[in-house]
Amino acid sequence: MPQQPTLKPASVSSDGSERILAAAEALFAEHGFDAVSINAIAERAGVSKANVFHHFNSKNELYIAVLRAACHDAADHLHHLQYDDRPFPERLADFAREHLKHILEQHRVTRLIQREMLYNEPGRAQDIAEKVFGDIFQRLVQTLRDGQAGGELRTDVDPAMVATLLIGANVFFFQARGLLQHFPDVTFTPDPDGYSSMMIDMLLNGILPRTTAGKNHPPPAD
Amino acid sequence: MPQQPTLKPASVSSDGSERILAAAEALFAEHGFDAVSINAIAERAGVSKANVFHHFNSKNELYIAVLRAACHDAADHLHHLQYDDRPFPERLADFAREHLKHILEQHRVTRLIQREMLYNEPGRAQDIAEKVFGDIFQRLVQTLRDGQAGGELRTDVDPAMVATLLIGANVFFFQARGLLQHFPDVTFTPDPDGYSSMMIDMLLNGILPRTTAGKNHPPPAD
DNA sequence: TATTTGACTGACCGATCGGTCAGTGTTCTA
DNA sequence: TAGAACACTGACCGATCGGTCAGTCAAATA
Repeated sequence: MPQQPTLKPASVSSDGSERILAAAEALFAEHGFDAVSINAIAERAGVSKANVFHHFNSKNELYIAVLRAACHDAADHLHHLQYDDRPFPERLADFAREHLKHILEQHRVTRLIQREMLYNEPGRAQDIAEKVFGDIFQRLVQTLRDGQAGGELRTDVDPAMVATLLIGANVFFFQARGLLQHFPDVTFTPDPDGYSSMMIDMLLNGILPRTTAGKNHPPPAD
Repeated sequence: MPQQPTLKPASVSSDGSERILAAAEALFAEHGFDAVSINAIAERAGVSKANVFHHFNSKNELYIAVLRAACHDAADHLHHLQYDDRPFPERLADFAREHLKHILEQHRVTRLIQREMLYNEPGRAQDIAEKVFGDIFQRLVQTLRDGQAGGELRTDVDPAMVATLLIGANVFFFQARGLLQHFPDVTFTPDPDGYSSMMIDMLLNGILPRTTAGKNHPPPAD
């Protein structure tokens, strides 16, 4: 049983393995697995390289521990989001906005998961990323099914498809905003909430002109 | 001036530097820059390691050459797509379908570009990826502007936003299908064309129920 | 034929990689 | 108080990394 630093002063977060995990998370998220050396992690954590191997048996095991901890935190954050019985379009818009805010704030975890999706090497741990990903996905699908049951959503659309579109729009915003902001036509990159609003508006109402006097998307007369 | 193997038999593609480029493209796309060694590239290309440095001054220069060649090919492929004066929804659906087919077929280039978006390190060459990306993006935005001018598309939506949604949906399909296929709700992963159709249907018509007798999305009675 | 040029190679370099190990200091426990 | 348990370190290991270099060989040029 590892010793518990109960007598240590207020430096609760300065526990060795936690500092190593934090340093590793930052470096892995920024540069990727192969580009980060144990030396760099140890240096950033303020410990010796051998100490890293004292807490984690190998570099790969450390990486998996980082991914597990990061996904655990992300799942915690997501579970705080609870949606009541407000109208379906508002619920959906809130979900989109909160989800985008979440992946922007937790950009390290987001990058780690994106890397895991890009490298589908067998030795890695894409099952961990799959857990977090599947969690929010399933939650969104359920919300959409509720909307269909309540008549607030077309019944001839696939809820999983809608969920993929919504989450994909957010993930793509996260990963492409660095490129998109260089395009002259793109003006929404600095405003995630505006992006979410426009995205949800299109998803709800479509982009075809309303031949029936435009009742479905009221003009911006507040 | 490099000698031209005019007298060599039909082995036009067995030129040294081209074999190195091909091997490097495959390995970089699959494993990423840092995980690929010059030795591995040389071995796959069937040449010595020193020969790689004879054709390319450094590993980074080789990587950039790979990215440049890959993006050049991709741009060529894209330029073949020409859309005539068919109805706007069909044009859009074709664009989505062809674009998705393209990134699935050119999966190596797609992965290279996705990596370039993930690693935004200064020494890299995200400007090359930006060129290809911006090319198809601008082309799609122009198509959407034409649709707005012709009254076939809502004028109060941002064309750049629609383009982002459409391309993002395809890119996300590419990168997430490995994860998505493990979700029980998802049934569209093996069928890119079906994915495109559903995506375009939602983008055009929205997901809200049609209160006006459903004229905009006819029931599946053929 | 003599020279040059460029593709190509094996051997080698210093640096760094992931990982090991013997040992030190501290703290909890029998 | 003896010793087990633990966090931690400096020194070290073999392997591999990106990169260099002297030199071989074939073809083009003179």
